[in-house]
Amino acid sequence: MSIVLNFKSYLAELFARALREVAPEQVGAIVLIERPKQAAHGDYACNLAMQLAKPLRKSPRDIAQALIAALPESDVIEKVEIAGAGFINVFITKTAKQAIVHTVLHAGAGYGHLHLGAGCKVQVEFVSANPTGPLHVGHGRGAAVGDCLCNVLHAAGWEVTREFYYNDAGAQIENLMRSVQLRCQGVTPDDPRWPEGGYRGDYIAEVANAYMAQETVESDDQHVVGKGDIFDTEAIRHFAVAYLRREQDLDLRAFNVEFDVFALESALYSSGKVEEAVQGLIASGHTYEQDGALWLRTTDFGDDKDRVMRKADGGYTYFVPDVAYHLDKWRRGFVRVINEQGADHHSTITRVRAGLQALDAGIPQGWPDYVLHQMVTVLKNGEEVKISKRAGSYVTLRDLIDEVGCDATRYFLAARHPDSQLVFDIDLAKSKCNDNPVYYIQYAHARISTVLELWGGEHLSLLQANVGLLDSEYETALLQQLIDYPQIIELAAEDLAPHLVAFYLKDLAAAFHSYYNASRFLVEDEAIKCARLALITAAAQVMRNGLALLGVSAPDKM
RNA sequence: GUCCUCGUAGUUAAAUGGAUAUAACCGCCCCCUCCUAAGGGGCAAUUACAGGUUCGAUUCCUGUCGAGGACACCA
Repeated sequence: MSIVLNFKSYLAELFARALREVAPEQVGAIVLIERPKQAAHGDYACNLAMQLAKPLRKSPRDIAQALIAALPESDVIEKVEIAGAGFINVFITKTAKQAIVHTVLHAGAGYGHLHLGAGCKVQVEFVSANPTGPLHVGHGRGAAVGDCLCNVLHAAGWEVTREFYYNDAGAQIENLMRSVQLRCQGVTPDDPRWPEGGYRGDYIAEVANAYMAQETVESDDQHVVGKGDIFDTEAIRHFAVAYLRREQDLDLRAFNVEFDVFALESALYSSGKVEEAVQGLIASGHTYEQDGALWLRTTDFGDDKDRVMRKADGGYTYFVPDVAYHLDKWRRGFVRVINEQGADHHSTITRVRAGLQALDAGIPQGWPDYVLHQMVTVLKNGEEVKISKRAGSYVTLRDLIDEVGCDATRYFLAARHPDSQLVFDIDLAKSKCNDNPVYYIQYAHARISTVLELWGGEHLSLLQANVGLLDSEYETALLQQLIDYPQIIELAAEDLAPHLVAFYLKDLAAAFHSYYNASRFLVEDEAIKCARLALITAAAQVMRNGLALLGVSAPDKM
C-alpha cells in the first residue's frame, strides 16, 4: 500500500506523467486537481482534458480517454470516470483513505508540513506600530493575521523571519516627547497649554511618572534608565520610546506573538542607507529638482503623480527611508517579502515599489507582496466601543485580551478574510456556547482527550489498529477531513490567507462532533475500539496542528 | 473628484475560473437511563444591478449603485 501524504499533489504527478505521454508539446499546461463538491463526482477531479481541447483541437472526452489510458498504475485509485463536459473524476480506494490514520499518527506534529517553500527565506513584516502608545485593535488584527501567516508559511516549508519596523525619531516621536515632558511638569491634556497633536491618553502620565522615578526599562530591543531631568528632551524621548516599546512587547507576548528582528528607522539614517538609496535614485536618472525640492518620477512606474523625496527644508519624506528599508531587505537575501499592514497604508505600495524599480537593483516588479487588512470595529452589548480609558482614543489590544482571552481574540481577528471589514463582537467572543467557533473547536479536542483518558490505554498501541474497520459514513467523513488538511495549508500559504485554517478547523470539529454523537468509541469489541480510538487520536493531532498555526490552545479539559 | 478593498440566505460569513453556491446564528421540529447537550439530526432561505470574456463566472473585465478606506514638501 502506497503511503500518500498529500493526495492532491500525488494525483497531480500522475496526471502530469500521463500528459507527457499523451501530449508532450503541452507539458506546460497546469495540472489542476480539485475536490468536487459532490461525492458522486469522485474524491478528486481533473479538468486537464477541457483545458487541452482547444490547443489539441480534439473533443475533451477523447482527450480524457487518452489521459486515463496513460495514467500510471496506482493502488490508491479505485476507479476513474469521465463526466460532464470532460471532467476526469478519480475515486480513491477505501484502504488508501483509511491509511491516513496511520500517516497522521506517524507524522504527528509534522503532519501538514510541506515543501512548497523549499526552505527559501521569506520575511514577513507586520504590526510595525510606532512607539507612541499601546497597540490598538487594528494592530491586533495585524498581529493575528501576520503571525498566523508566518506559521502557515513555516508549515508550507519556508524559512520565516518575523520583523517589526518602527519609527523612533521624527514628528510623532517629537509629539510624544513633548506630551511626556508636559506630564512631568504636571500639565494635563485639558490644560490650554496642551499642544494640538499631543498624546492625551493616561498612559502618558505613566511614562512621565516612571521617568521621574528613574525607573529602568527593558524591552525586546531597548534598555534605558529614566533620568528624571525635565529639560533633557533627548533623555525623555529615548525613555518614552523604550517604555512604550516595552508596553507593546508585553501586549504582544500576552498575544503569543514574538518577533525575530526589530528594525529602527533611525538606524537607516545613521548607517547611511537612506543617503545611499537617495544617491542610487539620483544616479538612476529618475529624479529632478523643482520648487527647491527633490522629486522622484514615480509616474515612470505607474504612480499617478510624482513624489517629493527631499523637502524644501532639506528633510526626507517618509517614503525615502521606506525605500531604503526595502532595499535593505532585498540585500539581506529575502527573495520574498510580505508586508502585512492596515489598508490605510495602501497608498505607500505604489511608491515603495516604484522607488525600488527606479533603483534598478534587480528587484522584480511587484516586489514586495502586501497583505492589507481592513478596519476592525468593536461591538459590545450591541453597541460600538470606541474609547479605551487608558489609551484615550481607541480600543487597545490589551482590552480585548483581558476581556475575552488570548485564544478567542486571536481566533476572531484571524478568522476572516483580511480584505473584508471585521466586526469584533465581544459578547460573542466571550460566550461559552455553540455559536462561538473557538469553543466549538476546542471542545472537540477536549472531548477526544476525555475519551482517551477514560480508555487509559497506551497510545502507541493504536499504531497497530486495524483501520480497515472504519467504514461508517461518519468515519469516512472524518477520514476525508484528515486527508484534506495538507491541501488547506497549501491553499492558505499560496493565497496568503490564514483564515482558511480557521474555517477548516470548524469543519473538522463538526465532522468529529457528528461522529461523537452517532457512535460510541469505548465499545466491547477490542478491534473496533482500537480502530475508532486511532481515528479520533489522529483527529485530535490534526486539531492541535491546525490550532497551533492559529496560535490558539488545544485544551484537554474544558 | 481620483485611486484601493468589499457587496453572497433575515443576520454574520466561506467558496484555488468548474458540475446541484457552503456553514453558523435566528425561526420551526426532533435527540441526553449515553465517552462533557459548550453536542447532534431535520425544515426553510442567498451570489447588489447591467453588460462582456469563457466550453463553464460568486470568482476575470467594463459600467451603475451601495459600504469602508486612501488621496500633504505628515508618518
